[in-house]
Amino acid sequence: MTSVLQNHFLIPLEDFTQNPDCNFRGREQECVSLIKKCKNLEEFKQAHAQTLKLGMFWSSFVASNLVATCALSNWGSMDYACSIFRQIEEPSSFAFNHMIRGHVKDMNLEQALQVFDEMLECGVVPDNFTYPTLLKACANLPALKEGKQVHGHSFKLGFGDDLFVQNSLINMYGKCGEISLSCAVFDKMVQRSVASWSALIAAHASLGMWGKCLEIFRGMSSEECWRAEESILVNVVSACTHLGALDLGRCTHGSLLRTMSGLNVVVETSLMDMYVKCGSLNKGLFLFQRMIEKNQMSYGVMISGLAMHGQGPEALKLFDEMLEQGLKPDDVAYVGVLSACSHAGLVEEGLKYFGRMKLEHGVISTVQHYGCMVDLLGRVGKLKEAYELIKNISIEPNEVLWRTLLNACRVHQNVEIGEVAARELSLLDSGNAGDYVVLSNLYAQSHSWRDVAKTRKEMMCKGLIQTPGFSLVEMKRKVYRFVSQDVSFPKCDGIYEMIHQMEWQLKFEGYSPDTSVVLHDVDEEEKRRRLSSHSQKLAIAFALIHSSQGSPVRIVRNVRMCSDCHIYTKLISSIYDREITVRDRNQFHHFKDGTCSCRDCYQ
DNA sequence: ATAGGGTTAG
Repeated sequence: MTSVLQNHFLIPLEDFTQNPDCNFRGREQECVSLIKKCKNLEEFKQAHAQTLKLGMFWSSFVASNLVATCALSNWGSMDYACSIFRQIEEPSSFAFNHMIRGHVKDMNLEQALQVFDEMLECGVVPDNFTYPTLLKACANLPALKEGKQVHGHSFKLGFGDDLFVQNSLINMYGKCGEISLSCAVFDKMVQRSVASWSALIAAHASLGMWGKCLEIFRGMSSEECWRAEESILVNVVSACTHLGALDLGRCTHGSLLRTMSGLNVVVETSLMDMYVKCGSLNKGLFLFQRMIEKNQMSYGVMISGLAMHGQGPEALKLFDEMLEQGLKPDDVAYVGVLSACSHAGLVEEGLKYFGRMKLEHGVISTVQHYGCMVDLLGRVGKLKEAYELIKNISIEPNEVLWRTLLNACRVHQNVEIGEVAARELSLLDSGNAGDYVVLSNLYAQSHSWRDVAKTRKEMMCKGLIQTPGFSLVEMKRKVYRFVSQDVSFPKCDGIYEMIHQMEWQLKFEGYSPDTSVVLHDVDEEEKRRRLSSHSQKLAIAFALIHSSQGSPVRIVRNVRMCSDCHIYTKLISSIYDREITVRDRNQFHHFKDGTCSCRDCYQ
């Protein structure tokens, strides 16, 4: 028996073909709105059946919309969409575009590219909607070669000036690691949107080009279209964290508070991390305590933050609290816990946590965890135990582990194990000049001058140069970068005079430069000259000149400071009555009244 | 004739 509905709607197909005006478009529209109303796959199947019953399925407009809805809805299915798509005799670019989008949504990126190939084979001309999605597929693969081809293709078809295409290109090149091409596209744009800036900033952030991030953000702020967006500001906060730019970080915090009605966990955690890593532990703690929703990551950030600032026992207390809250610690939280133990010299606790890690929380030990353990044992002089640990490790030991052991051997003057570590390092052929420096210092301390000479010679023969160390200092919301021996910066006016004055005063405090840390084959005077232009000293001189009396000085470094800079900074903090905070690769040094919070375990 | 680009924490 035929239903009322069918009698009412069913129109013979020939009517449509013979008389396109018999309200055919209207019926197509009705079908499409029926399709778009579907809330789940069940309803969608009914709608699909309806179009078949009504004879409307053979309208490619209707079928394309079935494909579109099924491909893009979260309840949809690409298999289903595909089976409909295959029944369309001459699919339009609209249908192809949605097949591509559907595959990209499901992260079947290669299939997305295949559909594009098919589109070209069928002679369907891509339009301005095709390229953004296609470029997203290239970006997420990532596939630079294909991306470039798509770029060229879109250009040939006249979409070189399309805003959406260009924004997708910035993203694609960024994800493929070709940041200069991202910039090239961006620079050529006549008109830009927030998405253009967002893509460019995110691209630089993902590559760790933090200084550039801030530069671009500044450029954005002076544009008319500028709008503070949460995602952009979080990247800016992250840049501030890495650069140690506390003042700019504070400003960005202000922008967030002004723009957003409330801050979510992600934003709050990034802010917390910024304060902690820029040296303001208390502000970070304050934010943490007031957070309504804390998750695994917020705890992880705070635990490693406390560890970095030398507050081991507090870090462990927080870890216990995390467990009480029913949160599962992950590998990063454990790195924080273990480094807290090592900074505080809590050997027994460290071993206990290391054992619990896998047993209780199923966290697989990574090289970082082993690194903490080697450091923990090495710091208290348990060098043999540390060496055994590396030997019996289940994963391939990397250079960081051997380097940590070598350092510990230098501190505790164990030549025997130190030589083993150095040999392993040279086998790994990392080409790190610092390793030779540490080994030669170890020999120097035990007065094995022939070995010192041999080590230095080996280093020279390999043509190794020490990683250029730099120090960052923020002044009036700008970050200045100092490299050792560098005189080329514009703001260097007065720095050398200041250095001279500082050294004069240091002499009265009994300071004499420790030229043994300079391993270049130059005379004593040249060594002293080089020592006095270490980047940290330049940065301190700059900060003392450009900030008011008594205000704290904050410095961020890429590598550890040398022992001469450490003692120098201690004395400067007392002579000039300044608190000086230096962040290196793994910890903070709070210099105050001639002492340092690291208890001189800086190596 | 329908639609689209960027996007966040250690």
